[in-house]
Amino acid sequence: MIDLAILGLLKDRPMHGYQLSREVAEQLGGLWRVSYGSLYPTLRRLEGEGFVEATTGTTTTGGGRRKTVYKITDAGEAEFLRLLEETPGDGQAEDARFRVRVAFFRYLPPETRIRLMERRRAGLETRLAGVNAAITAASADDDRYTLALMEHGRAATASDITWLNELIQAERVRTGITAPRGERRRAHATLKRKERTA
Amino acid sequence: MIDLAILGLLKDRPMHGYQLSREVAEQLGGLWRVSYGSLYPTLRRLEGEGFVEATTGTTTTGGGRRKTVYKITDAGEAEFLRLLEETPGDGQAEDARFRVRVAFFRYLPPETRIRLMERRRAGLETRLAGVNAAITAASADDDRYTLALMEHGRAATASDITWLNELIQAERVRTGITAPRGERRRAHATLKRKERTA
DNA sequence: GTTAGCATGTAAGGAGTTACATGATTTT
DNA sequence: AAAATCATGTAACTCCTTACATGCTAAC
Repeated sequence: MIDLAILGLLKDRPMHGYQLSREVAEQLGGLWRVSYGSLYPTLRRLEGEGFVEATTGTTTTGGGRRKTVYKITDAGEAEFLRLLEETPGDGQAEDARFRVRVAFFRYLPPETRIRLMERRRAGLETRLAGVNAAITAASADDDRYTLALMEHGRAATASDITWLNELIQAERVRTGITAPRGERRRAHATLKRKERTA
Repeated sequence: MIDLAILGLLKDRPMHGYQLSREVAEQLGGLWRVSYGSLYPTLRRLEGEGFVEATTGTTTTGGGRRKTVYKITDAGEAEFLRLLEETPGDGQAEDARFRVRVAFFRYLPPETRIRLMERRRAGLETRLAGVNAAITAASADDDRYTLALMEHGRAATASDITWLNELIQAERVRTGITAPRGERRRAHATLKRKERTA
């Protein structure tokens, strides 16, 4: 994940480590911050792998503070796209990772964005089914907090799915990529459920 | 986190590893599943630390399948409470960990539950402030997906805070623990915001 | 009789954090 | 001149996953 974030930020413009750490927090809206203990070693590793180039430039003012500015290479650009397009998993690690992906969606063609969002939605729907099964299985005299936890998990997952549906829909409208028949029905059903809840 | 989950489940009744892995998924509504690769080694470690006792009992039917049933010890009960009451951090690791905590809230007195929920809320409010700052800082011509990501992060965090407020409020009503003056004002403001949105 | 589910484990490693250490520069 | 922030780094460690390996038992 950190590789993806670093390469994605360096694709925009060259930066040094400290700058990267703040840009990560900013671009993700403070939802993730890299620790220096992983940032600097990773930059070294990426340099060794040929994905970034280090230019130890000193600032123009006098002695200047030591800054190692990193710049993405062609191989780095390729690696970035590979990591970004990579088919997502469906564990909890993907929760955070998907956010990083979305932050760099601008570098992907609409079709790929849609594919990734649909894959993510599938993972969330599996999770939702699991939560629903657990809720159904739970008896009414189960612990108050256990029930609250499940219900909140259900709501949060459903909300994520709705969010994805809206993004997918918006992307389709913009680009004129129509959904396959099966998908179209599903999108319609989701819309109707939303109308009922509202 | 896995220690907390294992000890919490064994507090209810003795179990073997495979059973534990399914109970974790069930009690958390499929929001987390332990892998065997961490489950079995952890059980061994907890046994070595004296927090659980293994009774390698065979089933009564014939030769029977080999099952190692674990039972929590007194030291384990103490460790469980220590882990559960532990003041939560505010990183992303706490997102998952807090869910596990809530799943075992029934073992805590109301005051401690409230303390933990308020601590968690404080962490989420810090996060919310960060997201809001990022949204304010973002220019309108910023990337569509970056903005969508921030807005979704804001909504999700706000929703989590509302959820906690409701749980805290319900706990206070049940137990008659009144909120301190400052808190009471805040709860009121939150209620008003909810009314506006509804 | 073979597929699915029960049951336990190991080895290797991935992905990060915390705490520490150092020093320059800017702000108050 | 003290405090805050900029800037880079290391060592040790936490915590969990993936992939593999094994064998038993129930159901179809």
